[in-house]
Amino acid sequence: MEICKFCSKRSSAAKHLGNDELEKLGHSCVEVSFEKGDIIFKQNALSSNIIYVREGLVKIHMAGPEREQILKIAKGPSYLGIPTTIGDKVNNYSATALTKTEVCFIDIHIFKDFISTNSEFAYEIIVNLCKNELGHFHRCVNQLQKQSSGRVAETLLFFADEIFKTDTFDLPLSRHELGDLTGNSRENVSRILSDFNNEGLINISGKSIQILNKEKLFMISRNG
Amino acid sequence: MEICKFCSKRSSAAKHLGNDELEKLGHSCVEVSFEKGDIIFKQNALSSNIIYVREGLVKIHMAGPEREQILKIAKGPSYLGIPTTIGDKVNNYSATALTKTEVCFIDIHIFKDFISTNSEFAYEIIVNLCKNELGHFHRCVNQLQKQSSGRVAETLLFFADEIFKTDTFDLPLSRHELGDLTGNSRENVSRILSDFNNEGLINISGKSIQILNKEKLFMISRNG
DNA sequence: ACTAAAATGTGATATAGATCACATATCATA
DNA sequence: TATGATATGTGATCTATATCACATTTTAGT
Repeated sequence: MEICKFCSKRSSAAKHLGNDELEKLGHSCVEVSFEKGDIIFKQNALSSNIIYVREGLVKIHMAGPEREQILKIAKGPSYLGIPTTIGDKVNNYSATALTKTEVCFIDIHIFKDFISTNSEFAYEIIVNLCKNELGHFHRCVNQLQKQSSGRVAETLLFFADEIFKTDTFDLPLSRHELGDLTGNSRENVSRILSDFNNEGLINISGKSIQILNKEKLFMISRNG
Repeated sequence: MEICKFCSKRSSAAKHLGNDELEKLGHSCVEVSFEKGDIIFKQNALSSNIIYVREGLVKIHMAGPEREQILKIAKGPSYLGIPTTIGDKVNNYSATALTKTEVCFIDIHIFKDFISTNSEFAYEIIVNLCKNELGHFHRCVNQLQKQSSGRVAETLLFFADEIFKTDTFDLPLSRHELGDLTGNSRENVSRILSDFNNEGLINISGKSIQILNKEKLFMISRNG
C-alpha cells in the first residue's frame, strides 16, 4: 500500500510525515469514491474516522431546531470533520457529496499516533483547526447580521472566487440548499436571484451562473 | 517563579506538563488582573500571546457588518483566543472582562514549544479546539434558526446552568449586550424579558434575575 | 418518449422584529 | 447630593422576509 507515499494531494500536515509514516498511513487508510448526493458521514452516527477529501465538493450540514442548516462548503483537498471525530464520540453534523468526491478514511488511532509522535504534524493540525474556526466565526457573524440579498451575493462570490475560480460556473446546490446555506426560504432565494438577473448583475439559467457585475455584487454583499 | 507549578487552576492540557516544564512556563508567563469592562485583547491588534483565564467571566466579541456581535461568554478557567493567536497574525475578535478577571499571558513560543515536545499537551489542546468548535457550531445554528424569545430563554438558562449554577443571579450584561449576544435589538430584549416576567417565568429587577419556571423557559428555548 | 415526482418562479398575504419616539430610572462624578 | 450621562421600558410604526398558493419547468424512472 503506497497510496499515501505517492499521493499528489497530501495535506500540509501530511507533508511533515516521513516515508515510513506514510507507509503506515497507507496501510490503515481506505480510499472511497462518492457520487453527488451520497452521504459521507451522518449526524448522530458514531464517529471513528478522520476524513480527508482528496477531490470534490462537500456540504457540511446539521439539523437545526427549525430546518437543515448548511454550515460550510468544503473543497478537497482538505480534512473533514476533525472536530466531530476528536471532540465527540458521535458526529455532530453530516457531510454530503455535492460532486463526485474522492475521500480517504483515516483510522483515528493512527491519526492520534502521528499527533503524539510527530510534533510538526500536530502543529499543522492545530493551525488548521484554528484557521477553520476563524473562518467559521466570520461566516457566522455575516450570516447573523447581513440581510438576505447580501448573504446570497456573498455566496455567489464565494463560489466564483474560492471554489471555481471563474465567474461562469454551475451552482452545485439547489435553490432549497442555497436557502439552507444562506438562511433563506427557497422562495426568497429564487426571488433574489431573479432580481440580480434582472438588474444585470448575473446571468442565470437553471443552475448555470455567470457573474456580470462583480463590483456591484460585492457592494450588496458588503452592505447587507 | 513557581506560579504555574503551584497553580490550582491548571488547564487539562497543563496537567500533562512536568515540573521543569511548569517552571519554564512560570518564567515566561505574566499574570494580569482585569476589572469589569477592561479590554483583554482587541480585534485587529497583533496577537502574540495565548491567554489563559484563571478566573472570571469574559465576552468574546467581533465587529460585524451591522453591529457588534458577542460570539461567546467564556468562564475561567479556560484558554482564550487560541484560534486567533495561532490562526492569524492579528486578533480576529476582542475579549472584554465582564467581571473581575485573573488572566495569564503565555508567550506563544513556549506554547508552541510545549506542543512540539509534549504530545499529551498537544493532544489536549487539539481536543479543546475541537470541542470549542462543536459548541460554536451548535450556538451558531441556534442563533440562526430560533426566534428571538427562544434565543433569550436559552441565554438565561445558559447563565443559570453553565455559568452561575444557580437559578438566582445577576446578569453580567446590559440589555444592549444581551441584544448583541442574542441577535436582538436592545428594545426587543427588554420586551422579551418583561414578557417572561409577566408570565411568571422569571422574576426580574434590573440585572438581578430569578428563574421561576425552568421547564417552560426550556420549552420556549427549544421551540423557537 | 412518457409520466409522476421534484424543483423552481412569482404574486398575495402575514408577521416577527427593527426602528423611532419618548418617558423613566439608574449610575457616575463633581 | 446634585446633575448630566447612560441604561432601560414601552407604545406606535415600518419593513424584510416567511408563508401560502399555484403555475411552470425540469428531472428521473419505467
